[in-house]
Parts: sequence; C-alpha cells; structure tokens
Amino acid sequence: MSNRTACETERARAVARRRELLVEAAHELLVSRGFHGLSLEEVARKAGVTRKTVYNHFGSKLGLLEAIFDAVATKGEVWRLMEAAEFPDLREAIARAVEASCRLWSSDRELLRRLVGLAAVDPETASVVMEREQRREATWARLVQRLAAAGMLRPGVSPDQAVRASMALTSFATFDALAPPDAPPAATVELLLRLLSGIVDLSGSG
Amino acid sequence: MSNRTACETERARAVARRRELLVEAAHELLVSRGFHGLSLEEVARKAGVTRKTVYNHFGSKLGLLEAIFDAVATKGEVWRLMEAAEFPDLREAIARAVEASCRLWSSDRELLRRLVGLAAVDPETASVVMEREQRREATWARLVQRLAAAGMLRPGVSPDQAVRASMALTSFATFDALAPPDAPPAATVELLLRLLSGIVDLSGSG
DNA sequence: CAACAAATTACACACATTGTATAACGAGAC
DNA sequence: GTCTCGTTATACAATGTGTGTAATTTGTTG
Repeated sequence: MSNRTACETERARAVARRRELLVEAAHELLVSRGFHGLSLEEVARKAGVTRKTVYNHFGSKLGLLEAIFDAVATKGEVWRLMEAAEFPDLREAIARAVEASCRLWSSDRELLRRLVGLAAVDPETASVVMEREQRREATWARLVQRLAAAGMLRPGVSPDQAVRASMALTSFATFDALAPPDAPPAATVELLLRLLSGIVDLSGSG
Repeated sequence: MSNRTACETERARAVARRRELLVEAAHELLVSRGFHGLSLEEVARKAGVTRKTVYNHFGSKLGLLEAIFDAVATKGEVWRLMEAAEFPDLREAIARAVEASCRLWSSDRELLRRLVGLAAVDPETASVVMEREQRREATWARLVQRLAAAGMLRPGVSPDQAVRASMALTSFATFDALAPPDAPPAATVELLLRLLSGIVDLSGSG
C-alpha cells in the first residue's frame, strides 16, 4: 500500500520520534550535568530506551553531541546570519548580522555555553564546533570585504583586523559576557553595535 | 594543601621538586590531549612517579587542575591587573589594565584555552575558574566606578553595561579571537582600546 | 494471515579511568 | 642507628565507553 504521508511510514516516524526524545534527553542532561557528567546510560533511561539504542542512532557520545548541535543551530535560525551578510544596505546588513548572532546565541544559552566551551577543552570534539565557526567566519569575511570596498573601515583598521574583531564581538563568549540573563536581546545588539563602531564607521546615511 | 615549600630540608625540596614535575607534566598533557584525555596514570608516568603520588599531592584530578591554574596565574603576573586599576591617571590605568590582561592571556594561551573552556563545560570545575573571574570583575568594577565619577563613560552607557563590556573585551575568549598566533601583544592591546572607545571616552590628554 | 525486515532489547564482555586502601620500602632527618 | 614521611607496589570497587550477539518486538508487505 502506498503511504499517504509524503515523508515516512509510521514505523520510520516512531524511530525518528525516539531519536528526538534521545536528543532532548541528552540536551537536558548536558545542561544540568555538563559533558563529563553526561552518561549515555542516563540519557537512555531518561528517553525510555536502552543504551544500545543510543549507539544504534548516534554511534558514539560524540555523534550524540553533534545531533544536539544541529538541533540548536536549526532552532537558533543560523540562516539569518548568512542572509544578513548579503543585504544591500551595508549598515542594515551589519545590524541584521549582529541581531542574527544574538538571536542564535540566546536561543539556547546554557547549552551553547557547554558546546562552545567543549571545543576548547577536548580536541576530539573541536572539529564539530570548528566546522560551524568557519561558516561564521566566511560570513563576516564577506561582510568586511564589502565594508572595505565602501571605505567604511576606520582608518588604521585592516580588513583582517576587522574580521577578527567582528568575529570576536559576535562570538558566543562575548554575547554571554555582555547580555544579562534577563535582558532583552535588543539591548545587547545595541551595545555590540556601539563596540563595533570603534572599527567600522556606522554613522551617516546609507 | 601542601606547604609553602620552605625548602629548609633537602627532603622537602625533593618533594616540592616532584610536585613541580607533576604540574609540568600535567600541563603538557592537558594542552596536547585536552581534559578528557588527561589521565593521571600518564601524568604520573611522565613525571616518573606512581599514580598514588599524584593523589598524595593533589587529592584528585580537580586538585591537580587547580595547581596548574595557580601556576599559570603566577606566570602571567595577574597582580599587574589589580595594580593597574589603581593607577592615578585614568587613561593610563585603562591602558595598563588592558595590557595586563593581554599579558596574562598570552602567557600560556593554549593552556588557558582549555582551562577557561573547562569552566563552561563541567560544573565541577567551574568553581576553580569562577573564583579567579570574580577577582577580575572586582577590578573592572573599581575601574568603571572611577571612570563614571570622572564622567568618562559615553552618554547612554550605564556603569553596569560598562563593566560587562570591559569584562567581555578583556576576557580570554576575546583575546584568543582577536590576537593572531604570532602577532605582538601590543597590536591586540591597541585594537582592544579602540573597541573600548565605543564605551569610554579615551580621547583628550592624560 | 504469514513471512519479512528493521529496530530494539537483554545480556555479556573488554577496556580505560578515577579514587581508595594497605603493607612494604627507602632515603633523608634527628 | 633509629624514625618519619613520602613513595611504591598491588589490589580493589565503582563508573563509563564501546562492541557483540541472540532473542524479541513491531510495523511492513506479499
């Protein structure tokens, strides 16, 4: 019988559902106990399956981590960042890029704190994070290239410096240090733009 | 906790020497393999002692970590930061504080990358790093207080925002993102001061 | 319905690591 | 020449990762 559901059979949906539950359980435990305290046994129990099932789905603890990372990237709407870098008006492009960054970082702050930190702690997990970070760098490199062409970099600031500075300012670490736990994202966006103005000329009309 | 290593007897010196070797070995392994890959067995072997000796000295893996942290704090000359905050001339005080931060962060960059990241990854180790971070915050709070009193904060920037911004800008994460691996620290100091100028009025003569 | 295929379970295993315990040992301290 | 204290050797318990295998459930399919 041909299945009505364009995507899956009911069985495949059940498998996907279990996978979802596992990622969710791992997510919560990663936040509450940290990476070292995250045991696959507990993840499995919390999701109501066996540890073996976890391995069937993700292969290893690292694989599970990657799945968590993908989930947060989707939820945080990373695509907004890439989109912003191509916006015609440069000032608006920067504002949108900064706003997209803050949106991403605030989408799941505690989880990202673990994830980003992990890359610095454990060489094995670094590649997972670095891959995403390179895409972020490409975005800012593109944006700075446009800024340089428009003569909007402040005198004495090289494009290379500008890329590093904007990467640093819009990194998760900076967001996490800047944004008070309960403050609206907009306030942090404004503060970041203010700091960016030390590097880029944001005054005047577009 | 161990002694202040009075080194009166030759024996005490031998013990202190072993401890030194252990910290050094752990340091290298932490950098090369990360925290997760750092096994006390290997640390002991590298230092030419038994694993039990490691426990005699540090009590646990966390204790060893703390010892490593203390060593890098000393080598990085943290005291310069506190000293800078009290320098009479405010512009010079800021410059010195930023310079002291860069000096600290560049003193052992790869190690600090692990150490700082660890705090975000593992709740158990967080306290070790947080303790130091609080001292850093106290320093910048003091400095910002002086800046606010002198009317040097840019209009629209609250003291609270200024503290968070300066903390963020002079954090290890920002330094690590800003400074190219081979660049002289001075270049990074200049870039940081430029970014800080978005928050603080650094123009005019001191 | 019955055969099938795929995912999951229950169970066992090898291996690494942390942390503890205890008796024997050895070199400097007195 | 003892004595003390750190160290060694060794064993042990507790966890956690990752693999393997047979049995079992559960949709799918002919």
